[in-house]
Amino acid sequence: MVKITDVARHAGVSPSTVSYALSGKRPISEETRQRVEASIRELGYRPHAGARALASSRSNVLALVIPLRTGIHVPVVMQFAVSVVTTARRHDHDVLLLTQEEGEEGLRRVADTALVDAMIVMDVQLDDPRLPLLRSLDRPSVMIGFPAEADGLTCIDLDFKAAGELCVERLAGLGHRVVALVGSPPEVYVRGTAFAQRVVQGFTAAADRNRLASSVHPCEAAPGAAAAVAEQLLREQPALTGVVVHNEPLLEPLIDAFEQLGLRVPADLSVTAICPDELAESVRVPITSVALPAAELGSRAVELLMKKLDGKTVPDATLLAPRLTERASTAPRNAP
Amino acid sequence: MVKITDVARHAGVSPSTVSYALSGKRPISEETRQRVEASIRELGYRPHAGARALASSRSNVLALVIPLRTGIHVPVVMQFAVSVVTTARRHDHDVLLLTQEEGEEGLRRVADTALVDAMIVMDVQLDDPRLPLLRSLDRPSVMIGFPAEADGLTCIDLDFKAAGELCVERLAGLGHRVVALVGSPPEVYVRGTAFAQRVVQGFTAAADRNRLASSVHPCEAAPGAAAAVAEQLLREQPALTGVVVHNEPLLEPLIDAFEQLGLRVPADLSVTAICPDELAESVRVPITSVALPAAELGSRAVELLMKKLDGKTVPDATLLAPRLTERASTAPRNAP
DNA sequence: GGTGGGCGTCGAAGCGCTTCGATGGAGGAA
DNA sequence: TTCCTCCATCGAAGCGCTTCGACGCCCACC
Repeated sequence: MVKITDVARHAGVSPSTVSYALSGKRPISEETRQRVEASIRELGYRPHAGARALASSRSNVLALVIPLRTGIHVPVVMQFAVSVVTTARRHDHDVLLLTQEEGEEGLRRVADTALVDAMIVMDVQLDDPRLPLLRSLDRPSVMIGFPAEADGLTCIDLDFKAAGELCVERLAGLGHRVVALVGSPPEVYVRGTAFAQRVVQGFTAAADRNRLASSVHPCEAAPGAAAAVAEQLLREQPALTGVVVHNEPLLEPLIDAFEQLGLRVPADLSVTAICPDELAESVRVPITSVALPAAELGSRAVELLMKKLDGKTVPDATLLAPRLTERASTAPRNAP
Repeated sequence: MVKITDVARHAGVSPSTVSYALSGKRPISEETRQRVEASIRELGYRPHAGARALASSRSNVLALVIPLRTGIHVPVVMQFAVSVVTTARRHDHDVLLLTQEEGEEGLRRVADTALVDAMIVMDVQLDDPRLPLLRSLDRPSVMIGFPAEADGLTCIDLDFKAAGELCVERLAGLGHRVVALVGSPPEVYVRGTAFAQRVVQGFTAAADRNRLASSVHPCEAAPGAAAAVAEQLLREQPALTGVVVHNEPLLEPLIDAFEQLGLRVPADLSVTAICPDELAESVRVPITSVALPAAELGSRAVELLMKKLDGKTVPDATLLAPRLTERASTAPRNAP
């Protein structure tokens, strides 16, 4: 193994000079740096990660905790993870993969052993048990999602309230006057992933603002429930022409159910959804939708961590603006 | 930060004794170990990963390179990754995530900086450019998949030949006499992921052994191709009653196409496939299939690496036996 | 011409751990 | 009793790097 002393000897300087040439933490003359760099290339020198971590108390590794719970869309998690790795590399960091399964103990372990400098935690719940831990650790972290009480923590997520609003605004813009939200299963609102509630808030706010008649329906995620929901919606709001769906598994069956009831999408009924793009595109009638911007979320999370590691302060909360992709499921009211 | 000298002082022993009590590399009296362990708990001691890595030249971290190419089924990759992490943790190791994108440079970097002790490489191609690199690095690795020339490397994968055979044997056992294989796109066979060819070999061998009439059809993965393929199959083999599909995107459309042509599955035509379980289950007629055992592959790969790190020798090639899951798409020939 | 101040470089200490050789004491064999 | 062995423990060296204080040199300024 070639070490820093070898490089130093080869370049005719001291080891500390090599170190400074590499890190730039002290001025080194242009000429010397050239010589050092040449020696490094020639000898194929690579600093030993462990030695570096020990001496500098920086490992240049981030931890990423990925969720395993069912109901989480796997491709989105993957997209996020890849984006985190890619962005971390741009900042000369690597990524250690932890599973939710290992839980708090895993986080504590990698933090306390100084294996990682900072961590990213996905799938945060309102009353997430990891909150006190993250607060107590001496390393910075970023959470994907918002807990109920985020004091002293840094969070980032899609702005689900704005997403709900955006869906409604789009429908309103197309002339629809009576709209409904088909939401997530009731237990989701209870159990506490905040985003579901935020969608409802946004939906309601935008509907009121536009003076639309509106209703909200939490729904089981079982495809079998679709027919009943569709029927109920039409019974309660016979003039319904716009629907927002925030319930992935129900999306496709719901479209089918509406058509069974004689409503054509989008001619008679416009549908928007908050769901991954792939799902929106794979439905028979491609759905106008707002997607979770997983890649952007990942890279923004890393950027936040890097700033924190640099000792800069960052906003406690970051909300990403939703973007709506127009597809075939929306049309002006009373279109042919 | 509490360090080993703190523990030593607290327990009234020397630092080396603490180290030995922890690693078990030298005998320590029961009484002393108890005392050391108590001190560790009381002080909340955690050995510094960097220091440990530096002194022992073992980082206890594995690298996992995940593929990004399209056409790779994301949930399977995820399953694999989770299994690797879980198994690595059981062996007191962590997992560093690398993307294919970083390529050879990434592997070389983490190996040369001693950031990882060993690595797992997924999605290996016949002429994978990483082969010479893996051979030249001083750290052990395991590859998922078989390249053309695997000398000196350790590989593991599903036994695709046996998988092809198993599908045919099942059909033969049900009395089918005329079978066809709908394979992957032609370029896959050319470009060189060995497994596609292995399936063909297994299919053909088993068909011959059972004296079945058989044919092989590489197919585009576009759903639109299904109708043409189905028609062609029936034209060329009018007595066809058994089909093996090794082409994920084509599976569902193909079933539809056969039914369009008046063949009921499984009454008139039995279908088996090599594909992820979720896909097999999501088709209208659930498909009897052989799945890629991602979780087992992951944990076996880690076990192999651990053995290599212990200096033990392991087999160059490990083939996992396929398992066929019976579903609704197969029936005895001439069943009602 | 003397002096103060950078700039560029060096030397040494030390990060926290593992490991090797040494050591002391207990126990068994002669 | 004496000597040898073996077990449990200790002390010190060193893993490869970063970092801090020190130092010499050159230039500018008076």
